[in-house]
Formats: sequence, structure tokens, C-alpha cells
Amino acid sequence: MFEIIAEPNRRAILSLLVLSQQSVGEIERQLGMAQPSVSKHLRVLREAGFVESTVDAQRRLYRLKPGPFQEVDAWLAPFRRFWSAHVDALERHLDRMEKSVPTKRKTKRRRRGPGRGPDKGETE
Amino acid sequence: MFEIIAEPNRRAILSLLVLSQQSVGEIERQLGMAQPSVSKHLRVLREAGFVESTVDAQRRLYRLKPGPFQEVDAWLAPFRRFWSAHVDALERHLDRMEKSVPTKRKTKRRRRGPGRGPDKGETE
DNA sequence: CACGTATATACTCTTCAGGGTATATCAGAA
DNA sequence: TTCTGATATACCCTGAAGAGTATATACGTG
Repeated sequence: MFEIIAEPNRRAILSLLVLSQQSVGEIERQLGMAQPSVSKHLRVLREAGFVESTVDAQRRLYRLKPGPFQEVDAWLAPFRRFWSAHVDALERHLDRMEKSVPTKRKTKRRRRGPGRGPDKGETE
Repeated sequence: MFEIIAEPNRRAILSLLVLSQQSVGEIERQLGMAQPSVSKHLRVLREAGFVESTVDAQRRLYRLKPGPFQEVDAWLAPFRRFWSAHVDALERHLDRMEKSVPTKRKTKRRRRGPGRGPDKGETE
């Protein structure tokens, strides 16, 4: 599922389709990619459940399907908890800075909390 | 960025790290993968900003960084609008069914809204 | 210093995904 | 039916990513 959206062209196609349904030819023109390539990516997207197609004469109209996106969102959920905590911490940090350091001054390096263990490492 | 999380082992590593920071060896054991492989994936994750490392004697402790996750979330945003609309539609649909069809009966096919265009296709 | 542990890196090999080209299929028009 | 436009598929080729193995580097300990 993640492999599907790892491909830039496929993400481009999805971004197009979020606006409205499109035929293969329209996608081909708007993205400037070769027709077989478009068809192939659409096939992958269809088999993964990201899109569905509707026949309109010789054309096929493709549109999004919600399922996989929800799965991506679900995968993201645990990390979302994590990063919002970090944002909070950052905000508190900035609050403190704002109060204590009205104007330019080298921020003094502070050791991190009472936590156990050494903390000498540099972040690479 | 999506290429990063497309790799199953990397997602496994991230899922471990969401619990707490881990050393390379701990990851290696818990996931049962080879040490060079772990190091390589961690390198990729680090260069993409998903994790950061802290030196603790001969160990390196890895922990998550929020940035890229937020980017994934941001990418997902437009589609989120889209799929929640679909969920709404589904709910309305189910509501209607519940009201009108108390028990088994073939749901009558209805043509879609006042919108333009033919709609004869089957969904593949 | 020599040694063991923990981690990173270099190298090779294999696999596979995506691009390109040619062609098949299908629907409509003449 | 024949031609044309729209899309799908088959085929080949190339590049790049991941696994595996061996080795380098860094740190702590005796």
C-alpha cells in the first residue's frame, strides 16, 4: 500500500483525481507522461483499491476510492500522538524562551531533566 | 519520503521507536533482522529526518523525529476531505436503506444526481 | 596495549519496478 | 466492414534497492 504511493507519478495522478474524475488521456496530457505508463500506474492503483474506473464509450473515467487512504491515516495515528506531544513541548520551550530572553543573548545550554543515563551524544 | 516508509522493515523499526528509544542491538533482536541491515535502514531513516541518534557509550540510541510524519499527514489532508465526504455519503445511504428497506429486497439502482455525463460503466 | 562488544560501511549479487516501444482490444464513425 | 481514436497489455532493458558477507571504526575493560 505504501509502495503504491511511493511512486511520484502515481501520487501526481492521485492529486489530479482528488479534483475530479479524469480519463486516461486527460491524465496523460496534464502530467505529460506516456500513455502506457499512465495505464500501468492506473492499473496498479486500481488493484490496490485507490481508484475505480467507469467506462464512457472508448474512455475510462477514473476516480478515487477512500479505503486505502484511511488505512494510511490509521497507520499514521500512533505517530500523530507522538508528534503532537513534541509540538507541545516545543511550544512550552518557546514560551519559556520568550519570557526569559527578551532580546539577543546566547541561550545557555541546559542539561536535560532528572532522567537516568548519560546524554552526551550529538544528534547526527 | 514515501519511499522511506514503503519499506516494511523500516516501518517495523518506526513502530518500535514509537514506544521508546532503542539501541541498534535491541532493534536487531526484537525484529530478528541482521545488524548491517538495521544500521542501513536506520541510516536511511536518519537522513530522511525520521529519527535521530544519541551516543551512549558504544551504543547509539535512536528515537523518532516528528517532521516527516507531519509531512505525510499534510499530504494526506486533501484526500482526507475527500474520503470523509464519502463516509458521510455512505452514512446517509445507510440511513435511507434502514428507513425504506426493513428487510431483504434488491436495492433499486438509482441514477446519480443531476450531474452531466453518462454513467453506464461497471466498476472494475 | 590487547581484546570484546556495538555499530557503521564497503562490496557483491539478485531482484524488481518503471520506462519505452510495439501491438492487441474495443468502441464509434463512415 | 474498414478506419480511427482510446486504452490496455506484452516485451525488453536498465537502474536502483535490499540482503548477505566481510571488514572497519569506536568505545570500554582488563
